[in-house]
Amino acid sequence: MKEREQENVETGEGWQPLPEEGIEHFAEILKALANPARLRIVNLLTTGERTVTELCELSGLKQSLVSQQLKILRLNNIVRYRKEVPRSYYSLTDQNVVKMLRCLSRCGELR
Amino acid sequence: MKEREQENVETGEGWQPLPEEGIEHFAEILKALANPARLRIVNLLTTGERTVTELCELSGLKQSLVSQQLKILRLNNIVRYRKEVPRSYYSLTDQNVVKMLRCLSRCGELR
DNA sequence: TTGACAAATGTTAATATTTTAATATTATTA
DNA sequence: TAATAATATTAAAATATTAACATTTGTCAA
Repeated sequence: MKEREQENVETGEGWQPLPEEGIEHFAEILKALANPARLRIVNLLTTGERTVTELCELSGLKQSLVSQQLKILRLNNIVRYRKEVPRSYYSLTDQNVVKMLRCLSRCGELR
Repeated sequence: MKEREQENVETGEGWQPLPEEGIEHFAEILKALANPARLRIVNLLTTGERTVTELCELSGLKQSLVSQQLKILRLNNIVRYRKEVPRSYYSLTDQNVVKMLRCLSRCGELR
């Protein structure tokens, strides 16, 4: 690994608490992820772009529910999509979400 | 930084989606964090142990609300506490939560 | 024009969360 | 014993979320 240009998530270095003005916003993002249906969808998208139909099949969730939840994820800028008629292809907006899930999956494993 | 014993959050390497059996559990943890009051509290605890009174003062939240939210955080193993009469000292259970917040704070900043 | 596919939207009842206010607990001290 | 300090609990009203269902939109092909 080459020299870091920025602080590393892995080390504890350089941590500063979230700014107070950001708290409400960050809580919103967490809320968008904090639902089993939406987390399933996001989890599926960590491996790449998917259509709504694929997300339905892979998650076992009803189509209307998937669309509904994708809308919430879109409004929170967690996913984006491109329309290629007749399908919509959804993907993650940025990879920091994947990193978050990685930390999440480790949460409590040391206990 | 010495050789990694484990996958690094910072790189995209070695990612595997969360296991389906874990989704509900992980969503619960996210839900515990996905509230402005609780996120404020957790954010304060990232810099070290605090008493309930300190958390009230620093966050500006009512005492009963802080106690209530600490209970939820405790039930989700996000915080723990030690009682040293007459105070309760709360701290984070594990540092992966800090890493999560770090990723969260970067979320969307590249957009 | 009709049907079919892919996706999005609107509505709703059930359920859950949030926050406040009041009160309880527990140990210490006057 | 009474008062106080620190924290916890309970109850309740207001609000928000969830997931299901039905419907709709848009596009293409027969």
